[in-house]
Amino acid sequence: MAGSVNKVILVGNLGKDPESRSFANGGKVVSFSVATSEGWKDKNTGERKDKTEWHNVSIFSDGLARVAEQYLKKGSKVYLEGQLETRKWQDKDGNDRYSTDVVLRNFNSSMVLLDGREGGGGGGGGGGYERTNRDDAPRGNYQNRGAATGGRPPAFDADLDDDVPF
Amino acid sequence: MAGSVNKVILVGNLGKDPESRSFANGGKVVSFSVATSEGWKDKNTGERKDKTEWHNVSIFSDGLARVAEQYLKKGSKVYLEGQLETRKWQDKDGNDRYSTDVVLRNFNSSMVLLDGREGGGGGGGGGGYERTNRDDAPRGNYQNRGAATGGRPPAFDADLDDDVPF
Amino acid sequence: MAGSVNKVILVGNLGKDPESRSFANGGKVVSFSVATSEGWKDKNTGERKDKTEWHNVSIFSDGLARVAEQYLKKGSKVYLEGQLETRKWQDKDGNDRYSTDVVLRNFNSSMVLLDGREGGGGGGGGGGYERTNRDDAPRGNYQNRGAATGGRPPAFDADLDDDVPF
Amino acid sequence: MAGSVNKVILVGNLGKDPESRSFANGGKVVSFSVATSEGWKDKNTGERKDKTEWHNVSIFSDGLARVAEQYLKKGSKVYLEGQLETRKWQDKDGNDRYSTDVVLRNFNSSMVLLDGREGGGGGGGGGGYERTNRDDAPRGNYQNRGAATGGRPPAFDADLDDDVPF
DNA sequence: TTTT
DNA sequence: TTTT
Repeated sequence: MAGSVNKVILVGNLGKDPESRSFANGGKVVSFSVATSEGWKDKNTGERKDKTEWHNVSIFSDGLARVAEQYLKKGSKVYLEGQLETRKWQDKDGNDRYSTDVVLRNFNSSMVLLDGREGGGGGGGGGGYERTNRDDAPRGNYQNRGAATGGRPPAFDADLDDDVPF
Repeated sequence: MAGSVNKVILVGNLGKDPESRSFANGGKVVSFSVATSEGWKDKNTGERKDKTEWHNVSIFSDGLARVAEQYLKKGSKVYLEGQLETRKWQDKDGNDRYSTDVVLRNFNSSMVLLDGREGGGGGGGGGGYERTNRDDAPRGNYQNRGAATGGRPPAFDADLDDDVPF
Repeated sequence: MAGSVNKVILVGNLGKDPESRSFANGGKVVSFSVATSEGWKDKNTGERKDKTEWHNVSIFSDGLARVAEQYLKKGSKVYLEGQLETRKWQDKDGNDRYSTDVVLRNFNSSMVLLDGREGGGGGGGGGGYERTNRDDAPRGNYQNRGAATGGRPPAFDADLDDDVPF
Repeated sequence: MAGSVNKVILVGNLGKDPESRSFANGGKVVSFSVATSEGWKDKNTGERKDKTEWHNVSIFSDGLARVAEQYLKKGSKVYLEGQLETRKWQDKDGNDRYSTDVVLRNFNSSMVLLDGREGGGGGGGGGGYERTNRDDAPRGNYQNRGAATGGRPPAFDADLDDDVPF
């Protein structure tokens, strides 16, 4: 279908160290689980509740896979951008089964490590991160040259409109 | 876990009309499947391939549920913003089974109809759309008043930097 | 225009402490700048480059404003979800000027603090975070009990939990 | 700054046909304005209001630029994913001025045409769309064959498909 | 299985 | 099961 979008954005923590599997053709997949959680107040009882969601993440991009192996471990906090993919498989009884993963491939996927330097723990240098294809990204210099001085935008004006909070 | 994000963004088409289920307590869920698809060229053979992904969508927000019932039908193209939720259940043999849905709840979910007026087909008025909580959104008038005239930003300057496409 | 989306997602660090301005009608805006940065390799010279982008953030949601005042400060790392808004104003010479902000309003905006406990530094308690309207978000218990019928997941069960729409 | 995200997602309509500018070094930029709009009810007066936001979009990716030139025109509805970039420049009086654009570069940018066939109007073929780097995206065949062992999904199978990394 |  |  021309004209579709399939995007997942997660910020969460790894439940375990990543696992890597290599394939005969030289490729690899790195996979791990990421927890996200949300809290809310029961609107009837006022009781505080929360619920944790676990996401299966699979990385097929070589670059991102390397970063994941090197920098991610149990407890790491990470920003992930990938897509939803549901695999169909058969269990031992021959029944159709489905498993849904958040998949990072070469295109339009990113991973950003969110652990502080100290949070990173182990030996490595701090803050590893990568974005696919970063290396060939042509970039512009948006900073024009010339004379200087001049106005900053005025602060929000409180008295112009009645239906706004200011 | 304080500090997590669980977000899914889809643009795709409904495979069938939405189905509604009401509950004893007055609530309701509207559910349907959405197809997204992507094409690519096999890097070895050059052959064109494509793959369609089906997403189970469940709407628990009353406002969005109403809009879905009224405006969405088989074939509709829609933008959806929700979150991933995986339900655990047991099959007839007592085995754990999992099903992952894209869920729209009251918070931080949106739905935007993308069918053209004519694409809408059926009886209803065209272009319904809704965003949760729209009604109480305080808005500012960002348009300040005063004198006029003056410069627009210059076009991108082609000669400033060598590693850019301009 | 029915049918549009205007969404910005940032993960970055505050350049300074947030500033608050209150308004006659009781509302307030909290504003600050957030830096994002990216690095790349010049495709011609192989030289490493990087560029920092500064974003003006303005929070009009009372709940998020309170959290920002309480937990964010210079250097804080934060996830932000808001929308683009461009204000037009006139400078001292009466020329039209434009300023573009990332704005968080009541709807479809979020803020998630990404500082580790230690990264939080100063006096405050750790990890405050908030998502608009969290308090009244009806939630479902996706964990069904007992046996089910078939190869497909059971429908949402209406009677398991009192605070949910099913 | 290792560890940042700068992402804009828009769904809106072009206000005019795209404009292209070529550069001495062979590159090009395609630019146009996109309108998004939202409506809300004034919480005090109950009056319906709406506000249109205009976004300056600049495409530096060759592939996406070609698609924009070929398929986008005044009125086209489009999904865009890019990043915020603010240029600084000087006006005729030498004052610093800033202009913020939604920029699509090679990495992590997408564009999806959302016009129906009929909505497309003019002469062109229907529904062109593109995603950067699509051509070299290795893809897996998630459809496993034959029986599996247990209650868990089988691991990715390395030998099913020749063009995939597993 | 994570995190607060 | 949709769409191109």
